[in-house]
Amino acid sequence: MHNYNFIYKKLYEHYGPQGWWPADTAFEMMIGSILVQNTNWRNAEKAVSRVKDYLKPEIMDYLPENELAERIRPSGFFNIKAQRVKSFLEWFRRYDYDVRQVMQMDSNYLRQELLNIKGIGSETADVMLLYAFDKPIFVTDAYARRIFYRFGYDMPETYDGFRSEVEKHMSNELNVFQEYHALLVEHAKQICKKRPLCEVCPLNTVGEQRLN
DNA sequence: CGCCAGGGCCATA
DNA sequence: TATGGCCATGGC
Repeated sequence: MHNYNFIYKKLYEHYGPQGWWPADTAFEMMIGSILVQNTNWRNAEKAVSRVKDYLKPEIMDYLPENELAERIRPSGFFNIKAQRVKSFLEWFRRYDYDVRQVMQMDSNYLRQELLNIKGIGSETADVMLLYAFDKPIFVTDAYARRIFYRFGYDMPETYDGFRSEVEKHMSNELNVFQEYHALLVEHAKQICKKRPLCEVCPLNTVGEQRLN
């Protein structure tokens, strides 16, 4: 009763490779992950494009918070997000803004480091780990929960419990986890519009047991 | 016009 | 631990 691999394959066959995260550098990816919080990607992307001249940590660190906020306005919550970007930079500075240095850290330790930054919660931390620091982990966001729940999975209550449960049954491949999260997000957009059951849903053959 | 999107913090009970 | 309010833009 844990064919997470099977669901992955069905989604992949149907939607194809998603190519997440769309960013030129790891730093850009991490900025994007903060700007996209509770916001659609179009708005976040627009905000990222408005700080294109500042997409190096040592440069953005010198940009005053109020100017940063003004630039990222399209992403919404711009004052709070400017603040969050600043606290992230403050942390990143302690590692010389060096992605490769940070990547050497143990996955769990690094995750805790990120969670200690004000404005970075479990989901933002996980996508950073997955797409910027190349850590093969499963992102257990609301979408993943919703989709698995629909298929009757008996899921652990806690965020970490669910995460390790899925990871236990998956091969530890970075690319697979990167695609899986993207595919679940893509699929979530589709199924919500097609209640109660979508006839072209690639997961229909899995056997949906619960709704909601 | 209202709704919500690739969240997270904080106050309250 | 678990809700509820708050932050705010742009597309539909």
